[in-house]
Amino acid sequence: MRTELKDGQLIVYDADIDPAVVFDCGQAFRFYDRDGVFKGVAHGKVLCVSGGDALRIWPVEERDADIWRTYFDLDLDYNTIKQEWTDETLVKCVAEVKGMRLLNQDPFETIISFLISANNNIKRIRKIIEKISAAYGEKLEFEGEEYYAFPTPAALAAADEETLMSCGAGYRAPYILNTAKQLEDGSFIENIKTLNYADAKKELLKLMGVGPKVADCILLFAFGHKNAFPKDVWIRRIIKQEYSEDLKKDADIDEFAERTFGKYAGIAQQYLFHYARLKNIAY
DNA sequence: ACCCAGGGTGACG
DNA sequence: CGTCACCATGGG
Repeated sequence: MRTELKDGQLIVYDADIDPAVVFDCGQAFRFYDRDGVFKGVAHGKVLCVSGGDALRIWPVEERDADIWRTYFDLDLDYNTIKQEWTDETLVKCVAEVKGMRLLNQDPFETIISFLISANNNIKRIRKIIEKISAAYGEKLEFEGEEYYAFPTPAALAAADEETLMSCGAGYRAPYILNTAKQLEDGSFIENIKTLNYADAKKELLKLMGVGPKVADCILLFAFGHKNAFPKDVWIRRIIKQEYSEDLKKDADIDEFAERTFGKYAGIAQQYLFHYARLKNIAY
């Protein structure tokens, strides 16, 4: 993918990446549409992203360019992956959902964010994460406006349950605290990076508030396991409607997903998920 | 007033 | 191994 860094702006030509899709598909929660430019905080920095013919990302310093290339998964050839998919339903979703791309996000932020996502909806997840960031994250200023970085593990580990409750975390507040404390020294996350999919999932399941679905989201969005296939209510609906009534058990769906979508089933999952939400598929 | 949302936990068979 | 009540919260 041809990229250029010019005047503090990282330009990705022929990117086929639509920020409106990328930031509204429930993988990242901290970017908002400001008159067509998506602004938010990632890796502790305020970032602006615009689509169109080319993807434009700013402000980008030269020494951070690789961080953002990785963040937007630019080293993976989505065109080839899409061309290899033959499943009729998936091809339909790909045609309708243009510009999808999976971000490679910070592990700690992703773990806490998807801990909050349990039995919750995307709009409210965003609100809760925003409040927690404002309460415990570093304040950043950009073009006269205030932004807040996602809290560091140490900052969240030192949080108190009442404040997290007042942020709207609800019954997840103790999970957030407990998990933040376990991740504080960084060794847990560093170890996960060395493990294969199955072992990494097994480890993540030890965290309080992390079950099979949340673990798969974390593995897919923060650890690059593109085969991870999170099974939420929307995915179960579209699978039931488009494929089979009998695919209910996680293991059965996983086997079906690998057989039907291949080793990038997680990317396929994101197309299916976004399509299902777009069409508001019901049971 | 009920139902739902990128579900998980703990108890009980 | 599977089932199930329960869990905070806000929007439809």
